[in-house]
Amino acid sequence: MAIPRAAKTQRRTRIQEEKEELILEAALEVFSSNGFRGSTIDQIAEAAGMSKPNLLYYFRTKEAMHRQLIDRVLFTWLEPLRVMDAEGSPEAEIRSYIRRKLEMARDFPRESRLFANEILQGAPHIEDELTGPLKELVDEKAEVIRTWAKAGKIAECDPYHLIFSIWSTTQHYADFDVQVRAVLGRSKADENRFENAALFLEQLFLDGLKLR
Amino acid sequence: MAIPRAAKTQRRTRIQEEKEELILEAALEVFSSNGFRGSTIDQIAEAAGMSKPNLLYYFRTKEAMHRQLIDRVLFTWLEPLRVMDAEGSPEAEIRSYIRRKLEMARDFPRESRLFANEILQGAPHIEDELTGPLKELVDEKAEVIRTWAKAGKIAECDPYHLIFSIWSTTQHYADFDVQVRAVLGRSKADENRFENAALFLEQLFLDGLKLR
DNA sequence: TGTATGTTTTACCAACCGGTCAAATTATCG
DNA sequence: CGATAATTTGACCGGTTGGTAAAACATACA
Repeated sequence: MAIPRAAKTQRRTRIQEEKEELILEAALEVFSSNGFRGSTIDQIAEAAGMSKPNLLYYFRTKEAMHRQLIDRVLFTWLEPLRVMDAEGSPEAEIRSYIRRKLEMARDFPRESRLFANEILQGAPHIEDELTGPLKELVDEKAEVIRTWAKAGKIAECDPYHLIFSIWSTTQHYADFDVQVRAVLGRSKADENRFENAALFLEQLFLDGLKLR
Repeated sequence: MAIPRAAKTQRRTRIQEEKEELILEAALEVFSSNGFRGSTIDQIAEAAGMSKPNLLYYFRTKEAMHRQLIDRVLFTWLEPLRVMDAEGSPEAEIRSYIRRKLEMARDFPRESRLFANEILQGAPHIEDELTGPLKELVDEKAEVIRTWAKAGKIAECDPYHLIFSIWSTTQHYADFDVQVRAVLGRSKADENRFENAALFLEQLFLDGLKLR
């Protein structure tokens, strides 16, 4: 007898692992470019090359897929902030934080847009994660930044708004990609937009924080 | 005999003008918090206090409402950039540009989110506006900034990325409001987030551009 | 007041969408 | 091989959604 859902089996099959990955990849593609409500299970199923009921054999509901994607993204998305080291030099730490975030915007734009979509609509599925783990991590790193400022290693500034501004400027290149490219047009400026952004942002933040 | 659609009449009635405004207000509310596909005509009709067929008497389709809203927002959204004055002092111009954009994020968050939603999903309805009027305006102002830099009034920097960074940092407080508030928690820092953001961003950009 | 025009409502429809069911097919393993 | 469990599919269902038809109702004005 077939067990109702793959999730109920004790050990996941090789097929299960492969298909779930396939589905999540397809779901990321679809969700990130159409939003949650704008995406249909049929679209995801087609992108994953399988029938709708087959997809629903692996994920009970549309929400389940979305949920798993969001959880995953939220975790990896915070990695650059997590590795910011209180013991390191402020200049190097902030510079590499910006660089890492910008690389993520370049290499994982779908993940960024998925997250942006969720927040834009009021984060209906992840309020707890925001006020819980996210807030805790930011509080911790804000304290690090504040310590740097107190020690005179960096200009006095509101650490929370500093973090917000790094988030927003870097993610802009993923979330608002269409706009950025429309404005830059077909040009070298467009092709090199990530390098140019890196140079500009480095200058902006390092000078803005009187780090050099 | 009733004319099929209000739009076909030669002069718009007083009632038409009032109702269309009422509908657009309701549509803004609904679209900005649910996205285009996430919003239903019924929701908008209810928010506007009328029946669905009645609403459809004023706007033929859901797209028509959305379209008109987007056009409107796109225009007013660029006003702060439009008034940036090549003859003014760079410090005052940039400072007031930031302030104006931040005020718009505070006072018109729904408009900001409507626009963000549209861009996030690839701007399917407004690609022409982006590569046309928007690009032209940005090109013009980028030239102004470049002139300031050449004259040594402001640090050398890529003017396009400067504009992007002002857009992203300010709009962040509207588009990512939920996240900002979750991180700041229930506190004075949350209540005063716009003043604090203004102070921080002013410092960041003025020092980052060696303007003081 | 009567008539033409403008506005609103009730009832409705076809397409879509998330999800189920039962049966068919395939993989796994003793 | 044979049996059992895992996977896949086609048919289907009930609720939602964008939009229509037609008639009732309101308004303006000669």
